[in-house]
Amino acid sequence: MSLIFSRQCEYAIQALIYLAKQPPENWISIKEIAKKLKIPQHFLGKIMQSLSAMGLLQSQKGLFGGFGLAKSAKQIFIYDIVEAIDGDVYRRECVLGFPNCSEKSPCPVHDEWKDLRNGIVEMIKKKSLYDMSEEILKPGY
Amino acid sequence: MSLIFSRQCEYAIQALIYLAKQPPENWISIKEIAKKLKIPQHFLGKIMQSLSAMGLLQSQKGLFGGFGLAKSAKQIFIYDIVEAIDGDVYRRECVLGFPNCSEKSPCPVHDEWKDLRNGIVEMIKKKSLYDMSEEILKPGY
DNA sequence: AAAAAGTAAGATAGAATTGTCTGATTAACA
DNA sequence: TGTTAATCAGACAATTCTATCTTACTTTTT
Repeated sequence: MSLIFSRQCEYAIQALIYLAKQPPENWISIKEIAKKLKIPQHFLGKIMQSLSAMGLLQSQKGLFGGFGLAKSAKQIFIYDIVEAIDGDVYRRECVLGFPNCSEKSPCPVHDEWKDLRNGIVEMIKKKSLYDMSEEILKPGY
Repeated sequence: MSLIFSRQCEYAIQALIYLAKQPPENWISIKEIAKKLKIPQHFLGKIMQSLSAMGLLQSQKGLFGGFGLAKSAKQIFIYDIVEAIDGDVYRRECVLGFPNCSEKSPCPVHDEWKDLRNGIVEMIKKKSLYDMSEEILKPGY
């Protein structure tokens, strides 16, 4: 069971943080990212394609090609990545899975969960790639 | 992707809430619960077996048999159910999936996530089946 | 003793997620 | 122009999660 983000989503976030730490003019290959972050290479390839399609990445084919951020790292937030990969997760249904849970007939943890979820959403909407790349001081990521 | 709890876990919580609302001396059959809550019957059967094995439920075979809570509804908390079904989810690894994330080399959202996770854990450790069965006023669950 | 209604348990199927492999295409460079 | 190294794209395999089916066993009632 994924904790909050899917495996794909975790990989996407990790890869974009990696890109955010590189000089922006460089094309970075999937191979390099996969090796450094220990992510299955071809799986990452698919994820990067999705991120390109969603407008978060640019790509360059051919020799010395690779990927780069399509926007400034300050303009890309965790939320954008999650949305691109996992879709619209946080507007979704009841935590307890009750099919008819709503404001009018709330489930037993409706309000508590709303607060917690809002906290999560707020965090991932505020945290940018730039913030995160700055916070990683130690190499190895 | 599961939002927070696995499908199994959602079903387990729902079923236990249902039991908590019944007179405690009654045996309730899987069939009844599955029908009322619209849960796949045999899948629920397996889940109930797990919950029995973990000591949250009692069962009675044979005609007019069924399941009942093994403890008072006030003594069973969401956390217990999640632990029984999904295992030790909340002591688990990094939200971003970084394999070497720790207090010493935290990931970029380590502290923020710790607070959010603690909020979730606190909530599910505090919320009992009794609380939840009380809060469901409307029938249909 | 037999029938009925239930749990217990295992085998199996389906679906989603994750991961692997291969070939086509593209671009830079010698 | 050919080689090399990269993305792109599709097929496929493995794993995990979810769901179904079937059989065995247990208990109560008749």
